Amino acid sequence: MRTHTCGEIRSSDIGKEVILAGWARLVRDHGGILFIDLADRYGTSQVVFDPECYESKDVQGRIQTSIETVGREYVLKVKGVVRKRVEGTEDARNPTGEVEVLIAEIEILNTAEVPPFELIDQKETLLANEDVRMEYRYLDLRRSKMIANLTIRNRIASVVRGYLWERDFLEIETPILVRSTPEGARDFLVPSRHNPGMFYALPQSPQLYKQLLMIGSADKYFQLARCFRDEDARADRQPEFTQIDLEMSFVDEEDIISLVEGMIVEIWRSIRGVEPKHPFRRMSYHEAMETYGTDAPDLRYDLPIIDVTDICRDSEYSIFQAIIKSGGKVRCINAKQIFSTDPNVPEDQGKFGRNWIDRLIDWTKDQGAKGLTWMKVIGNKVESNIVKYFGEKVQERLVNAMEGEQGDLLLFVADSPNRSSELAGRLREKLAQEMELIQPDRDEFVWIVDFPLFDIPTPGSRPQAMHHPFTSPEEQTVEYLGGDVSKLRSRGYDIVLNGVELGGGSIRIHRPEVQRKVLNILGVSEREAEEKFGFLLRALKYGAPPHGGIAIGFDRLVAVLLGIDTIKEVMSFPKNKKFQSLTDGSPSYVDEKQLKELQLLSLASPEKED
RNA sequence: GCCCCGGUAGUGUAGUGGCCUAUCAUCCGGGCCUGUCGAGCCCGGGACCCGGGUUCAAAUCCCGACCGGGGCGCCA
Repeated sequence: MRTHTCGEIRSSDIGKEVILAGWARLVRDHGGILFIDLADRYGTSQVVFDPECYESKDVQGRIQTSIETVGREYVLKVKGVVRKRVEGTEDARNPTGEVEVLIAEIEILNTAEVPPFELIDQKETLLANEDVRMEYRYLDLRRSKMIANLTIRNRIASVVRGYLWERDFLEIETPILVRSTPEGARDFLVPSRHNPGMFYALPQSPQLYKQLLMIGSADKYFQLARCFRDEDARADRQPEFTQIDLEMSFVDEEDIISLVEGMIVEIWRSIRGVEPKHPFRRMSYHEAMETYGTDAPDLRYDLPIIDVTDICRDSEYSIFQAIIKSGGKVRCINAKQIFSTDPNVPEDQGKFGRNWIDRLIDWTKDQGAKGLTWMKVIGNKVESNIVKYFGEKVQERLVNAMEGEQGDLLLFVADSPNRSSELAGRLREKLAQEMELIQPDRDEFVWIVDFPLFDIPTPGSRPQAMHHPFTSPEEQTVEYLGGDVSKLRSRGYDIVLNGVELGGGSIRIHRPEVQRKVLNILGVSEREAEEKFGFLLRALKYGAPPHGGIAIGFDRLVAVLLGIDTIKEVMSFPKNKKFQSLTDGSPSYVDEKQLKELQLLSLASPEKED
């Protein structure tokens, strides 16, 4: 039907007769001469109706008549000769901008209703809100940015596949209708018609299947796997999403880490054209939590969190005293050079004056902090409303510990050890935004390692798997399986980029007796273990090889690579906050007949009950 | 479950009690215009989410639905 796409024609095509097809994106009618930007996925070409260039009035009239009916987003087929644009009217921003096609024949392949919002890139300031865009997602996708996002997503997928295939990985599909297991997120359930009252779950990840594949000698498996989790959405969380899921046999942590690092470097090289610095940094979970207050630290800026509990113990500040006595910690961040050191500038002036501090205190309380204490550094002393409770020595020690200089602002959060760390971490992130410390063109990768095997929220409470129940404990700590389980460390690893957890994995348990013990510690009874995980425990008995792997959030990877903070922009048909698709109106009520077949009739839609 | 923000022409917005018969842009319709490319110019068209309340008076204040977004919890 066409000889070229709309993004293809160049100066080298001048003189050729071409046929283009696409959407009429922008019509510019000058009364005589008339231009149409014809657009498709590949680009935009200018086609021109130039009344002086036709042999007969007949031909000219015929073309003019059809062109006059063309509206926005009409689907056109245009035949004509490529010609050089008039000197000085080239469009350098467009790869096709040196040439245009003189319309010799035009056919309207389809008309179009006026679109409900603007599709032209330059009009993005009037871009419709997300709900309108989702209702007409097919139109939204026509915007060059959106189709470009999906194109890059495809290229990344292609790099991933190429990289892994080159290394002997097998892409293997695992079932979508799977067994519901009690761990982890809430499952989406699918009723079974043949087995009334029974349900499948949609997989939260192919975890157990890829382990079975290792036992089945697959050796190197991967899949761009669709995963489903029925937990509340966020900007970077959707009910269904895609993971680069992979698993290898006869490997240790270093094998997986170097494989994934190589893959990421190759993705960056082929999409961005630059290699990130590697090998990536490594950081223990402990250091991440202590210094950055999160297991996914953003290392594009510094702002370390420092534990000043011991110094504050010697103050008379009763708020700190009470928290320290009950086992809590005081953590401090130094906002470097935040206020003016000029004594002539009043303290309520400038962006970071008292008003700003007050708003920051409010924000911290909104985050669940009991409060926020601040001190300005003046010389080797500090200044604020509460310094009177801090003796001169204590002040000096604080300034030293925080490397305080004139113009610095010290911010203190006091709470339980975990809570104070988490709050300080959020404060650190907030400060970086407010102080504009984040360099957007920087990428800071880091592997977080040395996780505890279990999360024990408060001493004595039931341990929970930090990663998942199939993560192997570190050999040196295995002895604690029967004792102090808080001392167990895991063979897990997370890959973090700019404060975003891209993925995580581990070396798995391949010995059935270790798996049983871990399930036992998690409070899964022998009977329950047999019932829910029996198939895995049995499989482990039949010569399971040592194995491990990782899952990387594909949507997040694509988004972060494009510098976008919501994964909806890199998915074709995402769902909204309530998990509805405004595109197709799902979920929906279904016919009584369907419910009857599934023996779910009591759940019939309210509308149909009357 | 909870918190925050928002809902004004098709779209994006302005509008903190009377000056609103509601701003601007885009859009749509009509006209002019022979080198534009977010074309330009002129004329015209089109809206206060719903239900209560306060008030002499509500787009504006209050309460409650409903809808959308962000976050907390949750997400092994």
